[in-house]
Amino acid sequence: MAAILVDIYKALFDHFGPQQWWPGESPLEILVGAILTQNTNWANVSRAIGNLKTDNLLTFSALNNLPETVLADKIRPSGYFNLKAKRLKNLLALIKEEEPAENIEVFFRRETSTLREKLLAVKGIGPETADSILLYAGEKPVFVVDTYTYRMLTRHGLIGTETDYGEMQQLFMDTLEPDVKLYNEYHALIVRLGKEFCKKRNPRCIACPLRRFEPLLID
DNA sequence: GACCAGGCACATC
DNA sequence: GATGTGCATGGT
Repeated sequence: MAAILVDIYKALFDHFGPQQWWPGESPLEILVGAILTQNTNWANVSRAIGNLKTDNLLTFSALNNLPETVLADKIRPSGYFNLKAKRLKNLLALIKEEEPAENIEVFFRRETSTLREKLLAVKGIGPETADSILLYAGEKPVFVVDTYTYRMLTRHGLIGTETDYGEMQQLFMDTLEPDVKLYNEYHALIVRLGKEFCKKRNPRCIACPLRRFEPLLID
């Protein structure tokens, strides 16, 4: 397993090149994006973030002071907007509680496991969102797993279909050195692969850069 | 019109 | 503990 995960990374990087993630300019923008992208494509998230930028609302205090209903309306294009407005408020409340000065960089100075527990305790933040925030906003060496990771690993027969999030994460983290740049790029490459090849149905495996990694099990 | 997208919480059995 | 359902927009 160790060797194949490295080989897959190389194959993806050779094929796609660096992905330049996360597509966000500040830690705050990454936090917002991490919530908004839940079960939603990035184009819609981008529109929602654009709305916030246009109205100069992409600051901690502006978001914190904005009524939830108004926030929901701004992020409408990202879908699930009422739910996500609540989730954003929950996350901002955690940071405010931990860091009254609203300094996100200082918030991230805590130990990774402590931060992860605090994030997971926020209603609306599950493992993928927590880990995305830790890796991409906090620059902690935490491997992010998502549905594409699951599809890639199951379709190549590398894990069983019952494997859960934590087990997949352990696979990568037991194999690869804790390296923020590597984890960043690897996850981004898997998403890129997923967008282009590992569609839910109709996977275009013929042209997939991983086609040589057999066995290949099509669902 | 159906299906899909960088999840998560909660109800029910 | 497993399985199902609500949340919702915009592109293909």
